[in-house]
Amino acid sequence: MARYNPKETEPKWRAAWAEADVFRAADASDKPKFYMLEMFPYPSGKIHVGHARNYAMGDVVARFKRARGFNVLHPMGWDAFGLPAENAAAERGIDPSAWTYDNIDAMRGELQRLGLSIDWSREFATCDPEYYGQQQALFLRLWKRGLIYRKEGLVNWDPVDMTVLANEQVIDGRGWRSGAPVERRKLNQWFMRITQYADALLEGLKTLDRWPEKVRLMQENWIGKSRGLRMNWLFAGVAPEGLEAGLPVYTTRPDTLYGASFMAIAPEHPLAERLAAADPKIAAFIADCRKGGTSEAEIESAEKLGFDTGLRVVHPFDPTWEIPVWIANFVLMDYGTGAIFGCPAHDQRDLDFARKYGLPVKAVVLPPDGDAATFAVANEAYVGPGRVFNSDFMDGLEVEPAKAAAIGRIEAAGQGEGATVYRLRDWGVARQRGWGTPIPVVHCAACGIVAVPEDQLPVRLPTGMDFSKPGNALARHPTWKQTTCPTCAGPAERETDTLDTFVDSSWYFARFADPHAAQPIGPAAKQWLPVDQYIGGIEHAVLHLLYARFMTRALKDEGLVDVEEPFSGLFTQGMVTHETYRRQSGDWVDPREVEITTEAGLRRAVIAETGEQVVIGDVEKMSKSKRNVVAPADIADAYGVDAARLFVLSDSPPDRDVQWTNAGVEGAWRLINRVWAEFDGDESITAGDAGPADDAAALELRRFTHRAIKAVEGAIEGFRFNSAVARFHEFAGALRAHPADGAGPAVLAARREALSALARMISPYAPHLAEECWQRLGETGLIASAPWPVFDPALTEDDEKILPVQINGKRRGEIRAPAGASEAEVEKLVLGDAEIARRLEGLTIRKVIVVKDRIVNLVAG
RNA sequence: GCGGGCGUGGCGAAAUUGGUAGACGCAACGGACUUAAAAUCCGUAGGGCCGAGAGGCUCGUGCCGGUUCGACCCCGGCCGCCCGCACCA
Repeated sequence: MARYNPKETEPKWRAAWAEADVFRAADASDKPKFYMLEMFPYPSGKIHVGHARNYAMGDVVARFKRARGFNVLHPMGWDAFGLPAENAAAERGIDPSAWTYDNIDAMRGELQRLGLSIDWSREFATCDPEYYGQQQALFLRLWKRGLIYRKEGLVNWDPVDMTVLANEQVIDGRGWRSGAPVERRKLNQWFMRITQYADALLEGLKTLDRWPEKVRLMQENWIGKSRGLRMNWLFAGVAPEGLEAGLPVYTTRPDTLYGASFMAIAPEHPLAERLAAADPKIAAFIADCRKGGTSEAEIESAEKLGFDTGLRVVHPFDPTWEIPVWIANFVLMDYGTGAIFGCPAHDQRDLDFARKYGLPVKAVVLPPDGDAATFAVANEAYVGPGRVFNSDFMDGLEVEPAKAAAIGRIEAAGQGEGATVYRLRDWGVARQRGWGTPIPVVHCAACGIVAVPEDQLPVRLPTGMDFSKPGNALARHPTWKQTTCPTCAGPAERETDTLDTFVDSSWYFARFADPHAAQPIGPAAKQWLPVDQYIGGIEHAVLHLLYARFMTRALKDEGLVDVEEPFSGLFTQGMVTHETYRRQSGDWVDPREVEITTEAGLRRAVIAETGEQVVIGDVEKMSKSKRNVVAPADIADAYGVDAARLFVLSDSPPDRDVQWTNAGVEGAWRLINRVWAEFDGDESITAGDAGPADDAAALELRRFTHRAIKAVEGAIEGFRFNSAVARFHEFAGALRAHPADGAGPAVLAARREALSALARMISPYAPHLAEECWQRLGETGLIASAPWPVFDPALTEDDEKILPVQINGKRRGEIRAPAGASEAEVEKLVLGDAEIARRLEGLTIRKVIVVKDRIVNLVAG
């Protein structure tokens, strides 16, 4: 009996799968479809075990569904545009395209080595001209549809990457890639009208019952729907030019209108800018406001700043009441109307501002236990429920009815209307980068901005871009942008901005369904969409996942897809972490160089070669900078990829982080050998089919087998891969307890049934091992296309149950009872039990609770 | 500040969702095999107390309380950690 040899078996079976082409998804099939997708990787150059875990999960589901009779689509591709390629190009003077495709080749090899059941015939990279050309066609269609527009506006500018960022890409006031504090700049920008779908995207979340609650909540908060009142405040005296109809203001608290104390407009508000042009003091104040950062800490500590413009507006309910208009640094231009009315008594920010500048504070909502005669707000605004007072027609109303009353009054007066406002803003999609999808338009002095005709697509990126200097390499290419206008044939310039890479990933799943179609989304897309199960990281909760939802709706309106939601099931997997090691000098040390020893229960780490002691640091997400990255290739040589796959799926539930340890991989490796030993060591293995369970030992094993099938099935469906792996360990133990040596025909038959089931169940996890086992069973086909084992429900239950017996909730013994025994039968058995009777001496039974087939509790005193 | 999640042995965790808490794995310890080691196999193991022993008693799922015959699970209140959003009117 030899040890299992993955070096030999794994390449052999991968070749067999490729030869039989077993993972090709059939566009025409009688079987129900199942589209399994993991977020496609950025081709950084190397696969690490975090990737391996992500794809192993998807592969378990894909292989399981295939065995359950589904026509499975499980594709793979590359999210291939992006900055790392430009950085590599800058550092090494090579072409970003060459760098990217080299990485793709390397990573494809590593992924294939993992034995993933992927239909490689559908592979593409987003930097393939065939892909981005179709994306350009999509861009033009959405532009024509009015879903893409150009406007000058304030944008987030990353000063390190030297490009614009979408709001979703600004984390904590910093660029999501560079980490540099983001600046506000006024630029002409291309936007996607995601706000047109704000309500649809919000409502759609309710249908996504196979999405994590957390992600739905994050998107809900990001969309940020609020209901309130949009109204115009008329100016006292002469209104500034253009504001004759009044100053538009949005509020969610119209019930507090009688508590109004001041108006405040954002420093970027057009009125503020106009005033600044005429008054240097205002201009200086606005400049001051811009200085403050936007990070959390800076906002927290930022002082409220205001400047009284001298303008006055009139209260809508009292024409004699004039209210000052201030410019205030805490008012945001891009939410609501960029102007607010301040009610200090019931809003903390307004209160802070009012206290600082000595503005009136008038309470208009009385807390339930408050006294109208004495209630006053000091330094804490009252934002709770209560009855409105000091408010004329609203007096005595609760907050909600008061809001309705105020909106009604304003609407009747024609001064405004009830309104819904979203926090979501349009998606700025242009990037000032050379390595991305060129926006397919030209700028013509005579015709303006003109679409490149579809038959001239793709607008290809040039070769020979210069990335040695910061900024947009495409824009400074010597000849690329010079072209002629498609309309007037006069000289024109190409747009040099490229599309945000999140545009690339917002529709790739639809392209996989028909990857070679001559149009962006081919006819087969209708058959495959939506993705039935999507797996990826939580970090995309409001980036990629929101953009893809938006794009799907836009494509549906364009008639290209049938579905409104791209991903009917979503699973967000945890990270793979690893201990970190540092020299005394502080340098990080690669885990491969470290040897761990345990002395007197204390773990020590030394560098294997030199014996130098290193400090064991925190367990952290694998990252290049901390050098704690483990590559699957490192362990594939020693243990094979099946061991790696099994390990990353064992121990921790898949949505939680898992710590990579060598000991853990060895545990998986032991399992593989124990399983293999049961196959390899059984000489009778090909003897015949499962016979009748004609003896007790055989029946025991059969029951174990059928229960295991049921359990593993449930574990995979419920994304509890770790529980399934535990079951494999137990299965190996059960087989060891029923060895083939010296066994009778019934046990041998039961073993044969068990081994067949085990091979098929472990196949999604350790597919190479499973093939080897399958062959050993004498099967001629591939296990990759074998059906899932079917359990017999009768064999998942025992004839006899052991019921714990509690007295007053404490376990005091147990009885054996036939399965399904009635309460009366069980009670009789319990009362007839000598041990229980002894325990009950001197006590009177008050009540007997029998839970069928589970437990008995006697209440006695 | 707002929203959400989590808290179980030395460690990763499990518990069919109210019914024997700690399956399975890792690390540890004891034994077998071996000249020896590795590998492999068998076994032990939540804490405390009692007992020579078989075994028994008792406490135990962050803390306090509640509901229930029965609570890791449901309810209320704390504590701690993690994540997301945030001057959003």
